[in-house]
Amino acid sequence: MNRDASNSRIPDNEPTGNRTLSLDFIRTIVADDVRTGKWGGRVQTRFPPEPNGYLHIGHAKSICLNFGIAREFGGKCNLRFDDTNPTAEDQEYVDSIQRDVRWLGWEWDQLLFASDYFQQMHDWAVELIKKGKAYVCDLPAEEISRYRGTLTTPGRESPSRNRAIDENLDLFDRMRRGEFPDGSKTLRAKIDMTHPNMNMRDPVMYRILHATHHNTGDKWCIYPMYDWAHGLEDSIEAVTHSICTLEFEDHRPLYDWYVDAINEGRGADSKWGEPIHHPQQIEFARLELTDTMMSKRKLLELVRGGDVKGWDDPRMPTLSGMRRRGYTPEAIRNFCEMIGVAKFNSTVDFAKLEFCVRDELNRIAPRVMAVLNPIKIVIDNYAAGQVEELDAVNNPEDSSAGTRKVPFSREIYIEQDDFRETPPPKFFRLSPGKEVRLRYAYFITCTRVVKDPKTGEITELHCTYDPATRGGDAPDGRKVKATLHWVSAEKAIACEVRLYDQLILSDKRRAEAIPNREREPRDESRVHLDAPSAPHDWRSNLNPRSLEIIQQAWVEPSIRVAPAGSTYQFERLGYFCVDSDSSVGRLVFNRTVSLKDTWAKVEKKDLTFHASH
RNA sequence: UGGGGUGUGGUGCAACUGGCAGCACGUCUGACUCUGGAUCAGAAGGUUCUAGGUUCGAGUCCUAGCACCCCAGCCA
Repeated sequence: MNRDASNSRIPDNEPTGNRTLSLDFIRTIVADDVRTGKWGGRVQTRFPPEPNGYLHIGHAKSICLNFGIAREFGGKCNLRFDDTNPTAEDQEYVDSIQRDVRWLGWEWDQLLFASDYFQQMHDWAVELIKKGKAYVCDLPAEEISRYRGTLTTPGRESPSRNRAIDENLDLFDRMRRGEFPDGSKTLRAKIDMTHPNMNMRDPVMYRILHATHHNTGDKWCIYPMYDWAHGLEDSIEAVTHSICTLEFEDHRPLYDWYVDAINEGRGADSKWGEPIHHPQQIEFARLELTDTMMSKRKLLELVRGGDVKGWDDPRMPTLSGMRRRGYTPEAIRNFCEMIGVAKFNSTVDFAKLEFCVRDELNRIAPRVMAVLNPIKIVIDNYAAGQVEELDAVNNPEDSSAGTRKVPFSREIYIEQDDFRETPPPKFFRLSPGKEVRLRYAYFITCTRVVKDPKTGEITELHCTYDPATRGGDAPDGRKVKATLHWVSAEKAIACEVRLYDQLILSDKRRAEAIPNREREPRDESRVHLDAPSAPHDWRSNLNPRSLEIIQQAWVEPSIRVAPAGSTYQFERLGYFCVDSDSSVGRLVFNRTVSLKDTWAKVEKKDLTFHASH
């Protein structure tokens, strides 16, 4: 376990090192506390996931916040599993969460489990009972709910509320020992059934759950509720800043109440002992992304329902999905820094995440040529059987990446999109009679189009090449408007390529996809994909075309043995990484993100222009 | 109708204790280019939720509204 002061393997100057000019509101609080010596200058944070699902990009924001703050202020950050509900949790998630936090680039100070504190929490609960601040309630769930009242009407006190302390002690002990069935009794805090804050209306502290826990096994059959447990966990760990999301804002009074209740009567000569540490809870707005659904419950539904292949399906917004998709930890960390931290409930444009991914991959990804939708070209004046090995630059952004050889031959493939028999305006790729450059190879001119006599479909193109342009430059100085990527038809290797689109489509995107569809009158710029809805409602927004598989694409032979996870730029197409489904003779690529495509934009604009005129 | 929050270009965030509203993404131009990528240069885009008030001066302070989000699990 890493006990260093350092909380990550991330170099100090990146990505948060230059955040000096304006701190977000949380870092401002932390900085003030450090400056005034509130906790003796100590900073202790924690990332507290419940192991009931895989981590997603929203968690990344919280992870980078908590670990980042610890690192920036010379503090420490723990990974603590908030594992208080055995019915939802699983060891698989405990493992995946650790993997994903590390992958993101962080290292925790301590690895902790809330379940390790169950005995301490139990003892404190007994203390509250003895102080008359907690009682065993006989009401069943529906009755508790009814007694709670509503948002606008006060609740009523439980008939069990004024039980004698000794009876409460006895009952709670028998709850613990397993004398009562699930749901038959609860331990509740005695606060105020008329409190305007619903959380303060005698909240449940413990429920009976005869369930096996992934960490404690069958040792316990009572489990603490979040509100009771969370502040105590923070207190035990001496957390200084307990950072959580906005929905816990009105739980804060309860968070404070519990710690204060334990501390009541504590002091130097008290039989209860010294006061316990009281951390400060601070809330920030969780991440929302356009066209992305980040509800753990719904993601679980997708996994269980077979809509995706698993938690690490490259379409999933999970960290494991993004990793498989080819997103890098640096890109995600950068993104998290870029979006900032505030209390406003906002939705970040997915394009921003893609920007960060491209930004990073552009720097590090080796370039390679691949043809996804091939059309064959026969170069009539190039000798059959001849093969030339041409020099290609591996990464124009990084001269140290060197060069490689790419084989050229009489028959090659180019992209279907790179040829138009009747080119539209501004199309300056290949068309009959036009000359273009084959990257790193030769200038070619299209001389003939061969079509299937029955279907009229283009089957191949015939071209001539100019031997003087070898390498890609004309000695006479003539220019071409376009440079096309290509692969040798005989030397290229076949591979599978998987193209992804958003799993869930907002109404806005749906409307774009179906132009004639009547637009919704409401503002569609912020569609809450995570909003509560009828069980099947959100599923109707599933994108049927979220995955497109190209069974036979072609890549240059230089990456025949590329290992799973390695990332390349397919020139002019995008960034692709080798999927774990790959086998020795069969490469499978995931498209991580496409390159920015100005032509596609122009073409689309022209199309919509003509369609509407 | 209770309580807790939040409102700044299309989007996400800034703006020290009042002093010319900035940055990034996106969009659009242009330059350059053996990736229609990258890079570079530039532009458009704001009634700082609204209305009053204080002030020489208000995104910032005061008052009153409006809108949106969260809360009635023995989930977290």
